[in-house]
Order: sequence, then C-alpha cells, then structure tokens
Amino acid sequence: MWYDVDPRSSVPIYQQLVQNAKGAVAKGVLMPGDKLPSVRELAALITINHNTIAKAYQELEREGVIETLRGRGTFVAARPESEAIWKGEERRKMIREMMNQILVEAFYMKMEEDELVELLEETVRDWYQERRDGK
Amino acid sequence: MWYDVDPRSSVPIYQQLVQNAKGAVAKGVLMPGDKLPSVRELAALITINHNTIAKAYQELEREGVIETLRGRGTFVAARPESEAIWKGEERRKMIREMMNQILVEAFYMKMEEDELVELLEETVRDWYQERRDGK
DNA sequence: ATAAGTGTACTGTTTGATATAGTACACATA
DNA sequence: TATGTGTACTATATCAAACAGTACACTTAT
Repeated sequence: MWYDVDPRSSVPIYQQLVQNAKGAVAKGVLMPGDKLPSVRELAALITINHNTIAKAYQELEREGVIETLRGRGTFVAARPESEAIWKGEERRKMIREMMNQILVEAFYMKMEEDELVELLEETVRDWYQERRDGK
Repeated sequence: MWYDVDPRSSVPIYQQLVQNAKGAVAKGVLMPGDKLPSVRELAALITINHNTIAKAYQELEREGVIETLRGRGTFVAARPESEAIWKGEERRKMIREMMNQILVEAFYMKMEEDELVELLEETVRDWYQERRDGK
C-alpha cells in the first residue's frame, strides 16, 4: 500500500508518508476526491503515533496534494488549473537539484552523454506509459 | 568555492561538503591529484569543527572520490577504469530515486511528457557542454 | 633528531529534529 | 447526543549532528 513505511529508514517516517502519498497520487493510485484514512486510523494501521501522521498530512496539504476538512477528514485534492507561482518555483528548484545529483552520479559511473539522455528519456516514457495503463 | 557551506541549511554540513566536492570533481573544478585543504585548515577556513570535515573526507574516500595518505594529506582520486560493482549499484539506485522524484514533481507542475523529456535532455546537454568548456 | 603538519580516534557535551504518549478542544455528521 | 474528524497542546525519550578538547601514529621538511 501507498502508506507502507520503514521505521528503520534514515528518512523520517512523516517524510516517507509524504513521498509515498505524492507518488501514489501522481501514478493515479490515489484519485482526486479519494478519502485518506483518518490520522488515528492510519496510526493504528501502521503502528505509528497519530501526531506523526498529522505532521505528514499537514505537509501534504501545504503542498496542495490533499485537502483537510475539519470534522470530515482528508481527501486527495483536485489538481488546480493554475498553480500558485511559489510552488512552481519550489518544484522547479527541486528538479534542478535532483538533475544535478543525477549528472554527478552519472559522471562517476562513466556514463556517456548520449547514454544518459537515452536512459532518462526511456525512464520518462516508461513512467508515463505506466500511468496511462493505470499502473 | 567548492567548500562553501550553509550552516543553517537542513542538510548536514558534512553532507554538503560531500555533495560540493563530488560536484566540483565532476565539473572539473577539482582535478585528479589536486590536494584538498587539510582538515584543520578547512575547519579554520569555514569555521567548522575539524571532526566534521574529517567525517566528510571519510565519506568521500568511501565513495572513491578522494584518497587519503596518512601524514601527507587528501587528494582527488584518479578515476578508476573499472569501478567496484556495488558502487555502481549504489549510484544506479540513487539515479532511479532521483528520477522518480523528478517525475512526481513534474506531474504536479502539469508538465507534458515531451516537455519533460526536452527539459532533461537540454539540461544534460548543457551540463556536458559546460564541462567541456572548462565550466 | 626535531618540529610541524597530516589523518584519525577517542571522550565528553550540546543542540535540534523526530517520534512517542497522553490529553484536550472545536468542528461535522449520523 | 455520541462518535469521529483534524488540530493543538505538554512532556518525555531518542538519535544524529556538531562542537570542544585531547591524543596518537604517521610523513615531511628543517
């Protein structure tokens, strides 16, 4: 499930939840309007403190991935048509940083320019293909 | 300089040093055989504890980026012709994870498949171009 | 031989983020 | 009215990161 988590990982539990949820939404596993487990429910499911779940949900809401309605629950947000600018910038920066790391690691793997371009293109094609196929 | 660091960043200082050094070597700013500042020298330069510098140097050596010679100093390593397999795997895994994050962020930016492929290819081309030009 | 400079290895201590535990409140819904 | 929702507290424990200080084995230049 998308909320599976590794408590022994060096990456914080709440961050794992954020990444997993974002990934699940991006891949179409979670659809806009879908209800997420309540903080206490999910806390019981994966044996994690409900405050930790809440922290993850709050970050997800900050990023516009989910919407929370007091007393009702949390739901996958509808993707906004025109996104707030600062979030676009935040994501642009993230992509630049990730790409830089990839380039450096590729260098140490002695990867050729064309080889890397091919690998990245293939990865992107596959990912969008899987998404179209419903994973 | 490659050893510039932000003490207020959420990413640990020693990790910043590792990333920066790897990046500098990959871009050709640091060349094989170049001598790095001694741990105490660099510690004084950027006002960081020398143990923190040592920790960064040890990680860099573990990754095969630098070589340390007792009593002599630390130097940028010559790139090995055939790298140990597990390190290749480590880097392959890193690239996969980075790519996944890029794909997710691109999704939230409503980026089209072709658009993303183009962006990535351009980034790679530019990076290798800069490297050829000596930055 | 001596002194200075190298990485390394300790012993402590402090700080901040993470996670837990327990409780409480305001809100929505059945 | 009762239950379930997110949220907000307080308090505590744990761990990695960073600091401070010291010491040792090694290399090199004086």
